Amino acid sequence: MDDLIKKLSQAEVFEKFTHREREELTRLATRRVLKKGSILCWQGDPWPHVLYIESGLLKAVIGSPDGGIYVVSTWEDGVGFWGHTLFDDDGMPSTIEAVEDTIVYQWQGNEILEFAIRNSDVTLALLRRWTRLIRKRKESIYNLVFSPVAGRLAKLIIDKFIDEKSPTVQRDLTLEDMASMIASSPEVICRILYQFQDSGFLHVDRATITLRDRQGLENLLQQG
Amino acid sequence: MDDLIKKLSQAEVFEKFTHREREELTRLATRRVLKKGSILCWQGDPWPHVLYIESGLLKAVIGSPDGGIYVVSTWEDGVGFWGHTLFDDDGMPSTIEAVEDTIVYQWQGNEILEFAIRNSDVTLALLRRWTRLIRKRKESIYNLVFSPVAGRLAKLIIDKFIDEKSPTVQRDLTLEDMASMIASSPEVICRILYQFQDSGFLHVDRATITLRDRQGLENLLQQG
DNA sequence: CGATTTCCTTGATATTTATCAAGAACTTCA
DNA sequence: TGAAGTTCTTGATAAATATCAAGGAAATCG
Repeated sequence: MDDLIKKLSQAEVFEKFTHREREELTRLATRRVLKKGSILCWQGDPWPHVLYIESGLLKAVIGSPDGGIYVVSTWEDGVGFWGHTLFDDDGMPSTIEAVEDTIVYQWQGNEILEFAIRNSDVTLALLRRWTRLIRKRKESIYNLVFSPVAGRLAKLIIDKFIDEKSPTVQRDLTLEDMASMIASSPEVICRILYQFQDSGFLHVDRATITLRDRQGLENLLQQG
Repeated sequence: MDDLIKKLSQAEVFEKFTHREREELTRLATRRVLKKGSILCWQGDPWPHVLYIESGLLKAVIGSPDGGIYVVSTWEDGVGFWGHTLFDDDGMPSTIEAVEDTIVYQWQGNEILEFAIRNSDVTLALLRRWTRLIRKRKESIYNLVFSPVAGRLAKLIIDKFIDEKSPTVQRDLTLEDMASMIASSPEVICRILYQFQDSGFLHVDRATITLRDRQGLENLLQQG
C-alpha cells in the first residue's frame, strides 16, 4: 500500500493531494484485477468511480447499433481515470475494456470528489486534465474530418514509434484493431501498409514493422 | 448592469456564484460588441478569458492548412464560454467567430477563476459543464465515424427544427455553411436535400425547408 | 502433431463521396 | 434598373474507401 501512495504522488491530479489526503485515499482504494477482455463499464451505464491504473492497458470504445466499433482512447498504467458519471450523473459515453490483464485501484467516486473539491490545487488539476481531454477529442475530430485514411494510419504508426528506441516493433495490433482506431477496415489498412512500404516509409512483414523514413510519414500528416 | 446580474443568475455555472460574487463579477466585466464575421480569437493563440453571450451567436471553427474548415460547435446567447487556455495555458483549439452581430461580456479569466475555485458549487458546475462538452465531442466523433453524410445532414436538420413550432423554416444557412458543419461539400448537400424531398421527408425550395416526415428523418439516424 | 481457428493478403468490384463545370436563380448595390 | 457577385442546382466524372471472396500463413489447442 505504501507503494500505492508513492505512485499516486507521481500521477496527474493525484499528485496535487496532500500527503495526508493520499494516505486516506490509499485506505479507501479497492484493488481490482481485470482479466484481458473484461469490461469495466458499459457505454450508457452510470459509473461514478475513479480509477488508478497500476499496470496494464484499458481502452474506451464506442459502438454503433450495427456492430461497428471505434476506439476513442486508451489508458495506460500510471494514469487516473475519472468517470464522467461522477460529474453529471449521466451514463458513460463509452465502454471501458481491458486490452490486457490490468490491475487498477478503484474508488467510490463521490468519496474522492469530496476531497478533490476542497483542495483547490486538485480542482485546478482536474479542470486542466479535463481540458486536455477536450483537446484530444478535438484532435480526433480534426483527423477524421481532414485526414484521409492514409494520413490517420500514418499518425497511428508514428505514435506507435514514439519513445521507441528500436526502429522495429512487433505488430501487436491486428489489422482489425487498427481499423477500429482510425475508423477504417482491415483490408484497407493492409493495403496502405504495403503502400507505405512501396513508398519506402516502412518495411512490413507479417510479424513486424520497421520504420524506414519517419519524415516521409510525417509529411503525410501535414498535407492531410 | 443590474440586467447582467439577473442574466448571470440564470446562466449555467454563473448561477452557482453567490449574489455577492455576481455583483463583483458584473463590475469586472467588459462589454464588447462583435460585428458579424469578426474573430474573437484564433486557433492556436492563447485566450485566457471568460465570456457571457448576451445576444447573438458565435461559432468555434477548426481549419486545415489547405483551407478546409469544420464548425465544431456554436454558442448561443445566454451561455458562458470559458477559454481552454485558462485551464492549461495552451493555445485555443479553435477559432471563435461571430456568426452575427453579437454582444458579450468578457472577463480576464484568472480573475473569475479565482472566484470559481473558492466556491465549490461553482467548481462542480464547471466540471459538469466540461464533462458535457466532452460528451458532445464524443457524439460528434460518433457521427463522423458511423453516420454517412445523409445521416449527419438529417441530424443537422432535425436539430434545426427542435423548438420550432412551424414546420417551415427559412434557409438561413448556405449549403457551404452546412457543409462545414457536417464535413461534406455544398454540392453533395444539395443533392441529399432533394433526395430527402424525393423520399417525402422534406419540401425544399430555394428559400425554405418544410418538414414533412420527422420520423422518416429520424430513422436515418438510427441505422446510421 | 494435426485440426481448427484466427489473421493476413490480394484481386475484383461496389459504394460513397468529392470535384469540376456550367447555367439558372437570386441578391446587392450603385 | 442593370451589372456584378453569390448561391443554388444538376450533370458528368474522378477519387477514396468499403466490401466480398478466397487462398495462404501463422497461432492455438487438444
